[in-house]
Amino acid sequence: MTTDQCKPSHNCANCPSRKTTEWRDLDSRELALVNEAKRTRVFDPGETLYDQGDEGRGIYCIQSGLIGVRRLYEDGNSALLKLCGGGITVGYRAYLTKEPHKNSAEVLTTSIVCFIEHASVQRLLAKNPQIGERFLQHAMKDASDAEESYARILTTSVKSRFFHVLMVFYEQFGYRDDTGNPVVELPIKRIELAEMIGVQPESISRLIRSVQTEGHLQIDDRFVRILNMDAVLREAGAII
Amino acid sequence: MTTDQCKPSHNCANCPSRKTTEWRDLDSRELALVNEAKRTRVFDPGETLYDQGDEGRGIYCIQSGLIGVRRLYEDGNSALLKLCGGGITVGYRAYLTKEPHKNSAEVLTTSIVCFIEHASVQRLLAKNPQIGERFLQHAMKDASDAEESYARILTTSVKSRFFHVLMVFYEQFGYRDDTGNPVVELPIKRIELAEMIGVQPESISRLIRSVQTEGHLQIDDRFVRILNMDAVLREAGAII
DNA sequence: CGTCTGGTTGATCTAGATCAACAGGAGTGG
DNA sequence: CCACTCCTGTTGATCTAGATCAACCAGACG
Repeated sequence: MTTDQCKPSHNCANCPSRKTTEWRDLDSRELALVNEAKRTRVFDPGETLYDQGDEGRGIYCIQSGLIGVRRLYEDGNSALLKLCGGGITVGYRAYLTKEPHKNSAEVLTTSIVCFIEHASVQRLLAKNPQIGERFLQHAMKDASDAEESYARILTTSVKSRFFHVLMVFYEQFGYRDDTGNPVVELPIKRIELAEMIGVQPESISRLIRSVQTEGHLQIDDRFVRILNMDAVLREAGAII
Repeated sequence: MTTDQCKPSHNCANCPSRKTTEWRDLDSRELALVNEAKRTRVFDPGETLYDQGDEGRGIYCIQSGLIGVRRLYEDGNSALLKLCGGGITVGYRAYLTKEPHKNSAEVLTTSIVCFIEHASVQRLLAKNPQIGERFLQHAMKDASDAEESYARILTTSVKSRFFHVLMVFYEQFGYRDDTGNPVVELPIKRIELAEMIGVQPESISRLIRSVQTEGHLQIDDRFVRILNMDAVLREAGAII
């Protein structure tokens, strides 16, 4: 994490994450409106941006950090549906459908998040129809991602799902070490990994031990060194 | 199935399913455009409206029947992601994202489907911004449904998932028999049920046998009589 | 220093997969 | 008409992936 990710940018115009948000193609005058409307806050791990059942009071624009989107069940069970990092907006759906939040958004690592409340989003939507189009694209991506996860868990093994989330993390956080080997630092702890894959933490431990003996990768705490990318990709299981 | 669902309505204005589609709030002049642009066809079981990997050439508006949305994997595995009936449009996402279809849409029971190609949708979208809003709402509902399914499979047992799809079917196709008992006719065969729940067909057989001994419901071929709705709802597992 | 959380390991149990057999239609062709 | 195959569904026997329960260790933190 670089230092500029740790102190909040107080101006959207300079925000390093803006280019992937719904505001990416606003002109400077419109952007000034967002900038004025937003409230920026630093959130600590364990805090929630909103809770399941809350009303959608506006949208949350992640500047940096990591947010986990979680669904809770009556029986105390919970599923970690996805992770969202800088440049992603969350909570827009409850706001746009006028229904209560169906998920909670929990801060996993210290995060800087801007909140833009109801009325301001409304004004921006009315002013610039392109924003509506952006939300449409975002919703369709969410639908597509959720279907993908769903299809995977319906058809594939725990091991294959593990390799798949590994590849997703690699795309986002991966780099090459000094010997040219692909490396990822896992952004979440084992328990959360288990919740994403839909198994118990013990199974993650055993899985990690067993895949290491196969030699395709090497895991030390949160650092994963991928020794045989082809094998990992093959095991992650591609879609036709 | 009533007889009027079996012969295609050739005019959108009279289509019994229109009120839930994206065209629900068009005026008669705009509706005439849809009506002119659409091509209606009867599809037999086994046919597909589009296949995974195909380009999105337009959108499919189901007048009646049942369509299964399916995801295929390289290894021959497949998942039945959801079922869509009359009044639902499918295939709109590939068209709006300009990406190839990520799923296939397979006809499960003889269906009447209207196809509206690319250019016409484009013209309608440009003319009436409300249609864009409808697609946004549709996409958000898809995302929400897929997340719900995903969360369920991550956290709950096969039995609970079975009861849940039963309840979904009941909402859509359920009625009361002459003694006032709630009844559903399962719209799909066992194999497809298995694909929806993510198990092997044998497990569905055994599951059905075992839940009957508990006495909460009674299953004869495709007819399910729910004897204890509270128990079934409880087992289906509610969200907080 | 004790306490708490996160992670690992072992022993055991079980839900569901897998493999195999078979029964009832539905269709097809003689 | 029967003989044939194909397909769906059911059941039995067995196997296994992952859950569960329990113990333990290491580091963080009051």
